[in-house]
Amino acid sequence: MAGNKIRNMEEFASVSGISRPTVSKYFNDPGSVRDTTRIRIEAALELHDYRPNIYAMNQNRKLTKNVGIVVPLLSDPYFAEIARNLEQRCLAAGYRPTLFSSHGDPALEVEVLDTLRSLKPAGVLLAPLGRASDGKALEKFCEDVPTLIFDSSVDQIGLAFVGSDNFQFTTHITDYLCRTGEPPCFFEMKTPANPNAHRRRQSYLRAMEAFGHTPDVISVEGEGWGFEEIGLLGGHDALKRGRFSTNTILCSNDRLAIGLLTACYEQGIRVGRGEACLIRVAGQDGHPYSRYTCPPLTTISHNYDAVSQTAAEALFAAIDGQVAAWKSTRLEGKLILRDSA
Amino acid sequence: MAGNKIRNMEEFASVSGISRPTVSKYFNDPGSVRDTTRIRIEAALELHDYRPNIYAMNQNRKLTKNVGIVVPLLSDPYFAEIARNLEQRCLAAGYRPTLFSSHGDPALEVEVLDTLRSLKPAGVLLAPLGRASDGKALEKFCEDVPTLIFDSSVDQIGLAFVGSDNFQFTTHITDYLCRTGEPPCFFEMKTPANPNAHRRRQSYLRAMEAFGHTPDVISVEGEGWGFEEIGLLGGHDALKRGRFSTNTILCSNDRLAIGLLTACYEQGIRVGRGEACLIRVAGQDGHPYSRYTCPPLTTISHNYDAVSQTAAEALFAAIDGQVAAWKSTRLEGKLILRDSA
DNA sequence: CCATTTAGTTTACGCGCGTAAATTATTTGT
DNA sequence: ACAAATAATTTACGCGCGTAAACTAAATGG
Repeated sequence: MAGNKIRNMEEFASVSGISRPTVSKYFNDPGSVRDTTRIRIEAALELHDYRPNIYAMNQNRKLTKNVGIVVPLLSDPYFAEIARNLEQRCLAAGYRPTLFSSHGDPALEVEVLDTLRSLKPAGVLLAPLGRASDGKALEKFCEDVPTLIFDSSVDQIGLAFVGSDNFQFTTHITDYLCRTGEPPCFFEMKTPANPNAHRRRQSYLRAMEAFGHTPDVISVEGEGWGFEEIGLLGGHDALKRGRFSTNTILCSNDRLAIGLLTACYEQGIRVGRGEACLIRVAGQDGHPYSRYTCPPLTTISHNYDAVSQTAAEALFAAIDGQVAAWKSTRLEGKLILRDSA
Repeated sequence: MAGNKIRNMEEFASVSGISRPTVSKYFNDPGSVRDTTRIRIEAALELHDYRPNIYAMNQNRKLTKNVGIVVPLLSDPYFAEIARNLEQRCLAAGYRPTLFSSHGDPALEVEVLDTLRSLKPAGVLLAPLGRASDGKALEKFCEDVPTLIFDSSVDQIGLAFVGSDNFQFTTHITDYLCRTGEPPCFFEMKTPANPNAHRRRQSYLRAMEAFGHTPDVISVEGEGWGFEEIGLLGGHDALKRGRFSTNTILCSNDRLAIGLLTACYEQGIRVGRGEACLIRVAGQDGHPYSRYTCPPLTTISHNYDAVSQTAAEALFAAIDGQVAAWKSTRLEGKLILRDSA
């Protein structure tokens, strides 16, 4: 820990009694040296707390240990949570994760990828903005850097795709809502940023048809990533106009539902399953805050752990040279029953 | 953009018709070269899209352009928002920001600082975990790296402190609550992670005394950073036991209030200013989600922009060599009146 | 125990850039 | 237009480490 200050690997090698090339090998992969020497190095490490200069390290290495994690919007707790999950898996696997957010801006997304490229990362875990993304830029990036796409799929880009099964999500929760009350209307943004939203609308339509009900899609105005605000304004508008044809509303995502619940509250409309309740509201995503809405939100939740694990492991396998054909993995969600529906 | 691939600065210098040392100067500070040469370099940059190898760059530079941004918990939208704000100010000032989260874990905070040290950043914007932080480690880090502390202050560490004026926060909103109805009880965690919470309790006590009312502090159990859950469980418990001595509850922070509102809802207690409402609830922080609670939460909001700007500018000034004595800047909050109180 | 495998050492070079010193070219002021 | 000031060029070295080659030491196995 304490001890004299070590300036470089040369000096550290000499105080540890091991040659520099061997020490270098150790830092690249502690398992690549004999146990006895590894112990000697680690003993010296205890005494002198030396850390290799990462800039000098990465300059010559063909592949760094860096892994980029890119999400569309870090201030969305859903992405924050999945980013945290991925980050810890990278650390556990011996990589150095770096977090980036596109902040909902396609130009920023391209800038992030440019920055990332200059970091020469071993791999990247990328959740694209979606519809607004610069497709060409994404594609080119994926050609240069081993990239795993998650959350929202864009063509057959990168090593593979891992996300949730939006068809299962919407079908499952639509089924639940139909079995327990009036069939749901579908509440969504008119021009959603995310391709998952389109899948959800489609599977709502299909599911309603399959169950023998008439679908009703309410598409509200609003651009960008301020979903709660869009749900609030669109909710107010739709409620005033009596746009909902049944007493049950399935929202395209939880953030929209959070805004809609606020609109309902502000109009004095009681939401929930009880006798006194006028309408039921359900969301989709299993947003970290969905437990704390009023009433708590019935939703269908991503399997955060499984998505992160599948994504991280697929990337690590690719980095380790295990070639595999492009593959799309879509994991099922779990219904979370609360008071709102 | 397109064109032959440039391998290094040498090659780029030759295609741009400028010597390498001058090109190097340009990349360190585009303003340090004559206008005519800057234009020639930038013209070549358009044609060949070359970017200097950041590893080679940072290896020899005494000071990198990196700036670390560390927050206690990135999945808290309050920190996510302020981190985003700081990040953009760093970019605008020509720095390369990197985001880190301690994820509420003191050991991780130390690890983050260790990682950061090896990045040789020009400066760091650090929001410590607070009470749980390893004070010695923080102090040592601040000695080695120019660090500006924000949000939550720990001794007189680093270059300076920038945060919100918790005394003004609580005094102001307590005053508002007293003037508009019954004086508030104070709802808080028993062992808050953050020193700001202590200041808020103290100023609640002082304010109540000054206004001639009897204070009532309800401290609920709960460890860690899951404030909504703590507010929910503690709220349920306190409501059942009739722990609140008045009909007005001031929460130590918005996340706690979000949980308390859910508890109220689940017990069928109507919250707000209206006739039919039994209690009033107010928060503190101006949390991004406070607009969407039911009812929307009356709170006193951080001046996000001013805090970020003051913090960033103080750091940049210090990096530029402008020495200044340690200083604590605490900015006032703005009351946001909504329906909850 | 010796032959074979495996791991460590020595030596040496290069990566891409920062940077300093001495020199030459260009701009500026009057 | 000419001297002074400023900027660019040339040359050269070093940063800290990756990595390859040739060699030597240590572990392994029958």
